[in-house]
Amino acid sequence: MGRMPCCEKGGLKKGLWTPEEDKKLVAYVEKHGHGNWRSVPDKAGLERCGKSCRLRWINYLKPDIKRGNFSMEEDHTIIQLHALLGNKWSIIAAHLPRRTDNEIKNYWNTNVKKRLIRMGLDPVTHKPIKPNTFERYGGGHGQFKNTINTNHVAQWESARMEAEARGSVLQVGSHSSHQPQLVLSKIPTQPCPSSSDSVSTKHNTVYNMYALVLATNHDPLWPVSPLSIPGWKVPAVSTNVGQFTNTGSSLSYESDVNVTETNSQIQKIPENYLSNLQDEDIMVAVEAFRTIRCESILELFRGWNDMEGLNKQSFF
DNA sequence: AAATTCCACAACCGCTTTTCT
DNA sequence: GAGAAAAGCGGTTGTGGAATT
Repeated sequence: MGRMPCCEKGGLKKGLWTPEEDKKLVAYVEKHGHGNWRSVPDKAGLERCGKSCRLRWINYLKPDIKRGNFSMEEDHTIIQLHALLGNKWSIIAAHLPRRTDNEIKNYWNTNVKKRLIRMGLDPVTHKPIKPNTFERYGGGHGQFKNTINTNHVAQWESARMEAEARGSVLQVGSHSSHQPQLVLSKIPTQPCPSSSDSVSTKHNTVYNMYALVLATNHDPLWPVSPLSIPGWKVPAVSTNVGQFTNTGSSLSYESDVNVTETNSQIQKIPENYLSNLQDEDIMVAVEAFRTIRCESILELFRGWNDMEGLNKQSFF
């Protein structure tokens, strides 16, 4: 693969940009638009490499960039998305209009990360800092040792481990009890013992995915449309941590903190929905989780809904 | 007042991914 | 389809101002 060498010509200027350089770059981009950054320095009269010009434009000069202090809402969004996605700054930035990934990354490294550490939380996993944390996951291997060994379970488990390692209940600032929280750590992990292997596998995969979506659906800053999940109803008011339960015949999620009457109902995942899922449907969704390339859970389910071969009749 | 440390943020670097030819 | 160029991404470093000693 070819690579764009940075500043391949010698003698190019580095370091902070001067107002004059900014003027030149802005004038050039306003006149010619951006793209083909390699040729920009020559055409704009700048002694910088194209890459440097591009970064300066994207991170600083672009007119719609929002600069300055992060609001509480933005702060919460960053923490929640980071708990779910890790250092996927560009994806996180996509959820914060007019903020750049670089700015969010800097904000994280200089502000949020330290705050989490002060709170006794691991900034990577968002869990309380303690030794041998990984051991509770069986070192990443043993959990399904004696259970079904199908590809999608393995893939899901890999994804779940990654997500679970990052997910936890977050409490931020003085308003923590009123803020949305992630509940990934509460996603059950054990296969359903009462079912046959194949059904159990499928159920647990979907179970976990539903749990993940439910968790994000309780976040007002992450407005996943209920319509993106067939047959699913989401409470109108945001809540906090809930409990997932498996009654044997259905999977449920119940919120119990700061919940109003209208949204305290137990939500049922339709049993026929689970049993009609095709393996390949699950595989595609699980792969999306595994790679964490989907822009958000919403994107994942959009793709899921669009897939051919999914028996959508069973949703209703 | 000078020196040192801390902090925030801009920018760079190296790598991967995507697009173009 | 292959290779090159461009764009994108995330980790890291450099810089300058503020705070502290």
